[in-house]
Amino acid sequence: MDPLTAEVVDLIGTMVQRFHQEYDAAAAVHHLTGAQARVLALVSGGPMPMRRIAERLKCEPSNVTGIIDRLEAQGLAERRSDPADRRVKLAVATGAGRDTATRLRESLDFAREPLAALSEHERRALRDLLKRVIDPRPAD
Amino acid sequence: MDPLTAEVVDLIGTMVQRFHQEYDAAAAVHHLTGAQARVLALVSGGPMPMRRIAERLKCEPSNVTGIIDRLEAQGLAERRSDPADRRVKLAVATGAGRDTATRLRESLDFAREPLAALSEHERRALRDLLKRVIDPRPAD
DNA sequence: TATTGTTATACTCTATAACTATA
DNA sequence: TATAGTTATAGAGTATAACAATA
Repeated sequence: MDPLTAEVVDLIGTMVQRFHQEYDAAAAVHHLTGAQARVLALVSGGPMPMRRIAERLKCEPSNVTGIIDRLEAQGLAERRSDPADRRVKLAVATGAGRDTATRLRESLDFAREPLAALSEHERRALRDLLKRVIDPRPAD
Repeated sequence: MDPLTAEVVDLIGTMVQRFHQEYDAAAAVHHLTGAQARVLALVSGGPMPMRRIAERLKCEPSNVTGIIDRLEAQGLAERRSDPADRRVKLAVATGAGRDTATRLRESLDFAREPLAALSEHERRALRDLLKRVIDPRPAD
């Protein structure tokens, strides 16, 4: 691996660490773990089957049961039955859950401060480069 | 938050997730967890006090005990006493541990494939932008 | 007294496997 | 028979508090 690529990988590693720290800290303010905050954000958009949540988290469905349990215990989410298929349970944020999710999103300093150091032109350049790193062939 | 910044934050989130998946998968090939792989990389550079490892991981020192225990059980790391201060224990990778760390570093597909899609000029641009995001004031 | 590392404990996340209720 | 969600279990990471050895 050439030194330049190694340097970029190192920077990405640092950013990953920073991102997690800030995310977990922001979640902790609301008495949530990182995983709980992530799921709360997911179900704030609308009802979502447990199975789909597991897919988005890339974890086993059995784990989602406990995470929703804990969100439900805090009154931030609830389960509903899917009328179309009674095997399915839909998890959805309550009003309080949506409020928490909104405040959590706004409190992500990571988003505000470091990116504020870049001009709009630079942010656009960063966006385009990240897009290509994440998805090497957008239209190939 | 303006839409452009939100988009960049979203992309960073995606990259963070991708990075973790690839890192954990690469570690699993060597029967290591992500945390174990990270510590192995740290102690591959030379002996390091348990305390310092905890600082680098930003976790409590008590957690490092178990992680080093598990690396030691696999013969990848060992503890030494610090002659200068007998309270201190230095963790260091064994020969096998250094080999594993090297192969692990080389197997990080995340580094190779996505970044290969960028030209050297673009990688340099990405490096400079990430540097400024990570450390908003390098010389201010 | 203060510091280093460890132990003990509790909680959360994770995967696996077995179970239930529905389809 | 297959699928959705749950329960049970075990391993790992994490924080907290109490502890032994050393400074």
